[in-house]
Amino acid sequence: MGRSPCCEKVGLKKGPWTPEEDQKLLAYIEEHGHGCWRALPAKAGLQRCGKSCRLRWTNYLRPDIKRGKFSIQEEQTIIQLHALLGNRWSAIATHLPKRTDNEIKNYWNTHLKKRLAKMGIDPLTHKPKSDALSPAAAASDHSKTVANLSHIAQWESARLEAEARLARESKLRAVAATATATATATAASARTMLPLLGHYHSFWQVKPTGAAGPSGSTVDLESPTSTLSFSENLFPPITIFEGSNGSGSGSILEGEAAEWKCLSKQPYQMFDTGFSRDGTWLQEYSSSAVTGSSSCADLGAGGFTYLVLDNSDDQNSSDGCGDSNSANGGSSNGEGGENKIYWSSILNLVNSSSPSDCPSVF
DNA sequence: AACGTGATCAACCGCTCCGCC
DNA sequence: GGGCGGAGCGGTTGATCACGT
Repeated sequence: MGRSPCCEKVGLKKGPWTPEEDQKLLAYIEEHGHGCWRALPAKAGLQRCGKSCRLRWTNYLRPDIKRGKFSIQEEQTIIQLHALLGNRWSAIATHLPKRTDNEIKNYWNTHLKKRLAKMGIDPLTHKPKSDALSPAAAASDHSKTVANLSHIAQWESARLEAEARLARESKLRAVAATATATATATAASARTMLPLLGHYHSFWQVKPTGAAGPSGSTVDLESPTSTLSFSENLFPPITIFEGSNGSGSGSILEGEAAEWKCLSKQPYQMFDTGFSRDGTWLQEYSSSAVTGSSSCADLGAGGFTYLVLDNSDDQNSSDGCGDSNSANGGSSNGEGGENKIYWSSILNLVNSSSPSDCPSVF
């Protein structure tokens, strides 16, 4: 026996809303509030079911809805929160002001999920797909898996802890937004984000899809315990990877077909994320990372993992994002318009002061 | 111009949760 | 405690558009 439909009444209109219907709904809610959704359509003179009205209001007509393209910061937040919360769109939406869960869900399904998949990251687990590794890397997959398994409980603890924080602390949104949107995150905010970001910490220590590193490369998944022991080790050593296309220049940080170098020799400046789409900021990052000349004073006390997702959506362009990067000569200098930077990981270090912090990836 | 294909997103469907009686 | 109804959530659909052939 099937469930009875939400609208028993036949003859109720379905499908796209007309401007007239929108106007009726808007006018009624502005004057009376929505009250009981089920009773609203009749009162508002709409041939719709209450559910449809509620959906139309929450997803479209509400005055505090921001429409249009998602910003880089919003993308970052979605990805990071998705790593934490999974497909709990409404929970994610609470941390993205003026965005609806439906919009976030759609954006994830149509943009971000594909982007992650293209990078060799499982959108469900936010971990690299094992089948995307090179044979040599795949050979070490077992040990990595074992290593991963040994830490799953810890990761889950971190995840649950962070989730509890999310539930308890509405202010996290501001913290997360600050942490991801600016380069001036405080140590406290970084600490708040660590359980989540540690998840990506795990990822960034794994050779990415199509990486051109030496065969036999192994990945030393260091214990994430440090991310949990905040009191003793507030900012655990984190490994920085710089991705390039192998040309030694250009410094494309991109998930696919990139050669990755460990750069975690010393603290690096956390760069402002207000970068232009021509990739200028990344050049700056690269330069500083290689020379180690960045101003560590800018670090403050903070150190946290930072993921930057390029906002470019020119996937069809000849030099667009994704797998075309490996063949574009490494030019990320923005010449020719859209950049080619797709993903990067900027890991801001405090405690890591020795090259030995680098795992034996290469 | 016609057609096919893929992307996008508003809207729907069915389920769960929760409060009330 | 159990039934009921409303609200909310997440998965999915389908209309529309853009683009390529």
